[in-house]
Amino acid sequence: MRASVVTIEPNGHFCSECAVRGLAVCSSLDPAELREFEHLGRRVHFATGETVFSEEDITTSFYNLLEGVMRLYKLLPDGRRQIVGFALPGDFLGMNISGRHNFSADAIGAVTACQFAKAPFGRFIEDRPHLLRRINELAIRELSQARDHMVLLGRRSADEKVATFLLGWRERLFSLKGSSNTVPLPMSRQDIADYLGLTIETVSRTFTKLERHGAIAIVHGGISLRDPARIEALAAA
Amino acid sequence: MRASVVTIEPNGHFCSECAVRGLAVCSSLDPAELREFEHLGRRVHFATGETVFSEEDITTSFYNLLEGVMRLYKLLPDGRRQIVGFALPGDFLGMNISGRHNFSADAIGAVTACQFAKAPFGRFIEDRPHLLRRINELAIRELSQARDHMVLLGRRSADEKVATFLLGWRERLFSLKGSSNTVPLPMSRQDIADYLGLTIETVSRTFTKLERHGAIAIVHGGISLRDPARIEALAAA
DNA sequence: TGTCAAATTTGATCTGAGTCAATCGACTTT
DNA sequence: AAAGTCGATTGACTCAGATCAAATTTGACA
Repeated sequence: MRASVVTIEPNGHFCSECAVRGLAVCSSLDPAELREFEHLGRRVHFATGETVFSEEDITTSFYNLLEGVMRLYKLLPDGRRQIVGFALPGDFLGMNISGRHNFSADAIGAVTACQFAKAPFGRFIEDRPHLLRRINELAIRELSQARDHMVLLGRRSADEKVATFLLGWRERLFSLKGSSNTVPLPMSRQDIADYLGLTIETVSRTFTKLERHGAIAIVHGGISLRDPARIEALAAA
Repeated sequence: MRASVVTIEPNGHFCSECAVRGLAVCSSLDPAELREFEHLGRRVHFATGETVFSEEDITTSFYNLLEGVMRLYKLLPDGRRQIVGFALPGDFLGMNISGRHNFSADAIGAVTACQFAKAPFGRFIEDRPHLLRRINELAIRELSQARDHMVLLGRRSADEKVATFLLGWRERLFSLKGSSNTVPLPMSRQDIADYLGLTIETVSRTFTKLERHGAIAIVHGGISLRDPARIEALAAA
């Protein structure tokens, strides 16, 4: 799956055929702009566990996630970690005002992204307010998600956290791959714990408890919702 | 303190003389634009405890906070509350993509704000990309603060939460009113608890403990930092 | 198929923060 | 100045989730 196809595009690909066209920042561009945009980004790959950028790194690039899942996190000096989000295809990463990334990002499984050098991308936006509007829209949506997550971290019990996570993750995958009662979980228990502000043991015990009560089944690589209404009741509480 | 001064401005005031000019969204406007902008907003007042807007309300206005402090919060169905932030002069409130507010806001003490009707404000932005860029900048800054707060809520102890809060609040007031080791706290203990994901009792006990250890003094209407280095050590941990 | 190493689950115990219940002040109101 | 109110503090006790410590399962690879 290395870059291999030779085309006239520096990207090696056409934006017009892109899987996340319609979801991502580029949904705001018309066909003519899109052809120009194609020359701005290049397709990059990251292997499982590879770090795309680290907190405090000077921002040199922005990324548009095309395939795979990434974990976005912050570390405390003593190593405690808080995952501030998981990125999925269509997500746009790297915006900040300090010139430095304010969180770290690494690949969970193989990842493909569209990489843009900061300066030319900035220039491209300059005279395209609709692209800026699109970026603003994505930022505002993320802000809303961040506030929801604060409520979860500050005010919900372990059971509620886990139930809310399962439904939220299913919902996000739904808009990409369609509905299913089986929720694939590509991230580890440690990742889930660090996202929910819990320990790995509590996450594991909560899954086990929900399974004993017949609400879910723990399947290979994910969770199957056996009694979605029950999980929804827990998440709503 | 009701609206009283009569001038030719619908606002009753001049943006060019505004206290938050330079801090707020309007910092991106040139003098000519500013005069036009003046006709867009009107000055509104809110009394202590008054609600400016509620979560799920349809967004009809945006607000630029001029004076006072507001609490921004979300409620769970059973009444648990998470304060997602405190707003200070210069903060811009009401942006969302759903057309509904995604949190509630009410006044802590008397508040003055500049209110903009959604539609005309949207039209004003339309052909002024620099204003859009400014709004985007504010959103991205807030997003960064939101992520920092997630770390606090998910991964820090009560002591660390309280210490981090005191320093962060002092820092925000610093950019408005200059430095001081006495940190005014206009919000109640309940507000602080709901901001930090703690109970009122834990906040109170933590203040008392810090005071016993000589790190702070609990003064009327706020906290005096007696040993800032100690508080900083706690917050850094 | 067997051997590690890592991830996950499970169990026993501990503890930080929550809960419940009085006080204690600081302001109002009378 | 007495009474009432509301927020803040303090104390006693509890408990949800953390910590510590094994098992157990899973996956990679020889």
